[in-house]
Amino acid sequence: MVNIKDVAEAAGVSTATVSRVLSNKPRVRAEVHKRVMEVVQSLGYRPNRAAQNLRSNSSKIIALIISDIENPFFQSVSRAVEDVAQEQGYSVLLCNTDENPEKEKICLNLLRDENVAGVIFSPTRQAIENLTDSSFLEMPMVIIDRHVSKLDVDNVVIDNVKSAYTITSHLLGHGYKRIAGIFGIGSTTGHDRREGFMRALKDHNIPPINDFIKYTNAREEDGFNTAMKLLQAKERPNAIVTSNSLLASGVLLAIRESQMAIPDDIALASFDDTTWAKLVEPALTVIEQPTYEIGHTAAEMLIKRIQDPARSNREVVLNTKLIIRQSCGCKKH
Amino acid sequence: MVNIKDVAEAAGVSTATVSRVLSNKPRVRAEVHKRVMEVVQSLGYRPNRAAQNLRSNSSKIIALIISDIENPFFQSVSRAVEDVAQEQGYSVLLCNTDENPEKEKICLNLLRDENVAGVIFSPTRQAIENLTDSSFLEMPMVIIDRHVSKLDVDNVVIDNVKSAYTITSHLLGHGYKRIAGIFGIGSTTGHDRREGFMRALKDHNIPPINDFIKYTNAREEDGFNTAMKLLQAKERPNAIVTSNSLLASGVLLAIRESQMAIPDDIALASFDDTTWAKLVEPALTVIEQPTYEIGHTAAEMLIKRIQDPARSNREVVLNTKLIIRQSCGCKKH
DNA sequence: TTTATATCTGTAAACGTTTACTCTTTTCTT
DNA sequence: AAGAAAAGAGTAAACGTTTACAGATATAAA
Repeated sequence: MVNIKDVAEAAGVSTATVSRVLSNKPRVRAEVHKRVMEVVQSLGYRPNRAAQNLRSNSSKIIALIISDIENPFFQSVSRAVEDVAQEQGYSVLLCNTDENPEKEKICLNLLRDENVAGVIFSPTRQAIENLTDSSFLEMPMVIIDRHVSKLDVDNVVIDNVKSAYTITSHLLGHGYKRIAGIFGIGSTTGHDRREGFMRALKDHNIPPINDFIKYTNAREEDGFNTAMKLLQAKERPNAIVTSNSLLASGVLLAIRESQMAIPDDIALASFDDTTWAKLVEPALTVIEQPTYEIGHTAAEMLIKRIQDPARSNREVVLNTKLIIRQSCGCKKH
Repeated sequence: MVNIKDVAEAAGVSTATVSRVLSNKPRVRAEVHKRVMEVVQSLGYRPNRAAQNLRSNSSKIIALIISDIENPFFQSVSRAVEDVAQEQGYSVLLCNTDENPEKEKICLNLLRDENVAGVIFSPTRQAIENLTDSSFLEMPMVIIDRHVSKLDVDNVVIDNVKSAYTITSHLLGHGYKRIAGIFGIGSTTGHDRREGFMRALKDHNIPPINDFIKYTNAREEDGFNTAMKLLQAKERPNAIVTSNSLLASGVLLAIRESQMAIPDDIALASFDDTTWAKLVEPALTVIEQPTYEIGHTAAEMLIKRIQDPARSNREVVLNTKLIIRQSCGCKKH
């Protein structure tokens, strides 16, 4: 592999000059600049990243720590992050944590070892605590999806309370009174959505039914099991809100299994507009999160922070959108 | 940050010894080993990866090059790769190429710059050509999803011809004669699936209808457009096979838009068992690919190759499974 | 006891960059 | 035209590891 020394020799200059040319530093004659660039071209020189990283303590890698790449929410986010990164000459390192605080810690340590330029992170509540008294925050970081106003970090979120309020209210507007909510455990997100759910009930003067308000892992299986229990109860709910698409598909399966009709026997509405929300029948009424935009914004913010670590923190709250289809009881068109 | 020198001093040994202890080399007294490890612990020393990388020319990063992380097929694959990597102390670098040969090249170069330990790659046909006369193959590499028997690389695939033959035959078994196929362009996969499709027609003595055999980009939108054209033709097909889930959802949308009933007006079957295949009604008959297993196998093969570059190449062909639901015309249970 | 061998450990040179410092040359001021 | 300032380029040290080589000590063999 050709190195900077080879280039320097071939161009008849010192390695310092080559380095200056390559990093577009001033103080180098136009003629020399050109000559060096030509040699770089003809030799096909590409700088050794490890050496650069070692010397200057920073890589061109940004990390994305998410709980599960198989969650459609994060797919779109990661796609956006990738796009921005590629555009700006960064690569993306991926970490799944499965909402497991232990894994989160391992991951953060690893990223520090790798000297990543920055981190985009969707932490568990646990991790948010840990973050405070660790040195991880020395890495440029932007936190997505989860709310961390107390921490001194950049943050990209949606208004979960409001969104949950909106979708719950919509359901209540149809007259459902026995309404259940299934929320993801362990994240601030699930917590906030429950909050919005409760407020909507209150504002509509519907007394909440404790047995109908569930926390569970955010997986299809758990959605299914939780919903089955709900549906088998003597007094079952006539509407369900779920806090993400994995739960929703679980619930949907449970409803099918129970041979019930949506929305007549039971209405359903969920967070996240996945591919299939419009494909099932009746189509699913959802809160659409601007997933791509979340990733995009986060990546851009991160890169800005990398470039200017002293920059003051921002919290960006993006808007969600209620997409009304038929699972809530609305008619088509 | 504490470095190896600090550890050496604190333990009263040389850096060489510390290094030997940390990499579990022989030739170091048990007592010294213990002492060093204790110091490492108490100082919280973590080796600088950049320095290791520079010195020994290899990182603990494996790269995954795929065309699109939003394709459900790759989600599961990447999840598997991540799992294996994490287990073995590697991290995963992600690259989207959008089936764009230009991007593929940029990506490969970048990975070489980063000194990745190895690459898992799903290349376009174009890239397979380029691979031959480039030096990229010097990186440990395993190619997934796409068939590359001519190249001297590890390869994990399914039998696309056979799988397409199976699902097409199943459809033909229902008596559909006017059967259309929509295949992804640019990959060997789409090509092979078309091949299997054709063979099934031939073996069933059904003359292929040229206008019914389409290549297109593997995106929902293209699936929709292609299907719309197909459905608006005077003599429209009464069954469609699609070569992946993105195309399938596009086709499904087109069928809905055209107010046709599945399977009575038109049957549908596709590759890839996504979340929603079982959620739509009628549920979708599919060829299930062992996506997680593909990723898992690939990652394990890659790590083996990294550890032993001289190892002879293998081609692993994994089995697919026809999952019969109702979109093909079969009855439930 | 002497010599040969095996085991343990240290010294110092790499790996390929970037950059502080220095020296030389050019350009600007007056 | 002289001196000051700016621009251009080189020298060499540093970043934190690994490892070839050599030196030292312990063990075994004669």
